[in-house]
Amino acid sequence: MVRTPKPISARSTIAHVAERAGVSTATVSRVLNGNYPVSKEARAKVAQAIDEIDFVQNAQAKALVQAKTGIVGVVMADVSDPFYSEMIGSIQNVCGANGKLLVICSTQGHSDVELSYLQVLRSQRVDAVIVLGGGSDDDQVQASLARQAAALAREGCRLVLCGRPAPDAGRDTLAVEVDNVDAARQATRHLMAFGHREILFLGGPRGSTTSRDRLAGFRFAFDEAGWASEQCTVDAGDFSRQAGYDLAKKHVLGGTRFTAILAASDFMAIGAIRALLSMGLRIPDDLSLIGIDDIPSASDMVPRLSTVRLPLSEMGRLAAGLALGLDRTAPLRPLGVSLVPGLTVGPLPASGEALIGRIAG
Amino acid sequence: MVRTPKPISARSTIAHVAERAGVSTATVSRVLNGNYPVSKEARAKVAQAIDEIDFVQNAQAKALVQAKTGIVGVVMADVSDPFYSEMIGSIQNVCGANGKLLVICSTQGHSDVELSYLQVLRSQRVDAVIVLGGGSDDDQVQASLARQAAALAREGCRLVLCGRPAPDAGRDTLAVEVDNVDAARQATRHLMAFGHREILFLGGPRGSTTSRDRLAGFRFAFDEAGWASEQCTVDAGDFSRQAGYDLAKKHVLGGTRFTAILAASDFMAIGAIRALLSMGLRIPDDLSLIGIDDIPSASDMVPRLSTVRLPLSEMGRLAAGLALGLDRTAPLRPLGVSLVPGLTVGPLPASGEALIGRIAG
DNA sequence: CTGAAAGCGCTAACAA
DNA sequence: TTGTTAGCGCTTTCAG
Repeated sequence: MVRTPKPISARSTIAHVAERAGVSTATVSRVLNGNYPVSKEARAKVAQAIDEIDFVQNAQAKALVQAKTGIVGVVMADVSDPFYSEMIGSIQNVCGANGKLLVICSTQGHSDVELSYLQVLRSQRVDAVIVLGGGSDDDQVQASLARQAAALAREGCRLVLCGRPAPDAGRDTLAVEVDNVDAARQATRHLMAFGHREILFLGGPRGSTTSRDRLAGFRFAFDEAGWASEQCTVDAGDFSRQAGYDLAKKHVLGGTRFTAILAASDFMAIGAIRALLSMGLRIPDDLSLIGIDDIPSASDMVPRLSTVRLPLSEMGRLAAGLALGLDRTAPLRPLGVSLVPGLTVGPLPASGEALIGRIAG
Repeated sequence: MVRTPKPISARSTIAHVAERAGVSTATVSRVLNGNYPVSKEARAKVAQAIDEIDFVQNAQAKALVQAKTGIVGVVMADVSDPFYSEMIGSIQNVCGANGKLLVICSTQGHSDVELSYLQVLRSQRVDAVIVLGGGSDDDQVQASLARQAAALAREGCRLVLCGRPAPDAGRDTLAVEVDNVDAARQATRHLMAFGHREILFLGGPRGSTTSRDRLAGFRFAFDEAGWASEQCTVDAGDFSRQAGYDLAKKHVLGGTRFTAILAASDFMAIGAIRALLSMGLRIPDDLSLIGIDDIPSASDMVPRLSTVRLPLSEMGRLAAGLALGLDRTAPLRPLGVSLVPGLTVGPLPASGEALIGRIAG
């Protein structure tokens, strides 16, 4: 076989360094990894050679022989959504401090993309995979996910779910869960405490575990109060600002009967606020509103957005700890959430009436 | 040499697939890459074998022989800062659409960390590196950066700077620049148009190119107006909410004389707003305020934050296009910015006086 | 303490 | 169309 002879030029390889330093490649490798005894002189010669040709190791070759890459994969819907970027921020902190690199993959909420990214990360032989945020409720997707999880585990890659329930089957998967049910329950109770009973629920995408749990919490609060939640309107968005804006507008103009809104995400709440203000409504005088998540923007709002705080950074930190094997066991119970009162929830309007007709009429 | 014999068990390799399908590894490789003719039967047998053992290629081994990884590295200060996450969002979109993976590295604004990440990415043999945001002004850092850039180029890796001026020397580096000078100039002029002349400038970290350019734009606007900017107070933060909060508080309480604030980032503007409101000041009645960046939160603020829009998504998209080689040449001139008026800038207070003493007194 | 050499899993000539 | 085989750059026995 006549392959082109290796260019004597500026190739950056251990062999090149070895030649230059007058030692073997094994010695160079040992200097580089510092886990074997090497004489001072050899060390010095190698160091000099490395510096002269500005050598850096080929991580691929190293990973190939060591069967680990020092890379952690993160799969989530959208990096530019603070719900995720807050978690990613703390994950990056942990990973950076431990010399791990982070590969991020955005699915835009598509579970098929999520699945295919899992496969890509598998092929990259990442040391661990963290999946952020809610997942699909669909049985078939769950099954595919379980299959990927099993493959990952078989190949020695840790899988950590964060903000999504752990699958029933198997201990292949660690999970950092958060109490989405309680989050919505607390938000609802807060509205109820101010006398609200006709609440418009703006949910997340149908089929997502987070949406499901938050809606369940909403209904649960009604059950607890002994009231029927059926008379409340429930609609679905996609957790985005735009969805909040559109849905709020639609329901106000459509004459839906409600005195308060529970938005399943702060983003939707913020979008809704904008819609309501643009229609001349005052918050919380005319209408109360509460979100869930407590993203940083929530506290930038004036008046401060009432919401329920999810420990996003902590979730990320815990997930990263599990992924890196710093922590061995996942939290036994979902992480707790806490009400952040804010100023967007108030008593019923003086008239004591729902909004219906006020605008649309 | 007596190495442990390869475990016949569930190893996921091409050789394993080949054996199972009764073909050679070369054939499997050809099926996988689809760039060489393979008979229908062979293809089918291989496909089945792959499916049976749930095989995925080892990207490391592939990268080793092909000398490219399909990975793009991104270096920036902080993922959870929307200034960056907006850009990353659009970079991820381009990369995802082109089958590239994204490795993200957070420097927290430390240029030494930036340098070392560059080295790490070099060792990962990433296909391209994108550096987001302003860089250090320091000559020594610049020199090290140039050296890394040269090494990267030598190794066939594209380096793209985004939001930072291209280094004078060499065409090793592509850059997507944005007109930071004009951004601050426009913001300043907007304040001036409302009669403000005593402006508190809250800058970014000293030694960053972005800080430098924005301050230059501020001074330039004064020069244009034929006024002396020296009488204005200039302070430095780190672009964060907290810095904005702290600085605003400090200067109000310290009795600094000003009728308006120009914050070098929306984050600082938002932090400043919070501080001002907490001290009972009204915006823009008592004090005007403008930011720079137009991050999404700016339009969530009520009243809407006056700011200058940087085309963050477009910057990311362009940078990604260059990094992937979709575009060949960088924009000739810095990308333009545009004033977004908002409602946080108003005329001078009725008294026509600067704030001094109103609070502190 | 050091060097020689056997692979890690894959691709790409080359030969068949 | 297919198989054989030589590496890609590195680590790691094993034998000095």
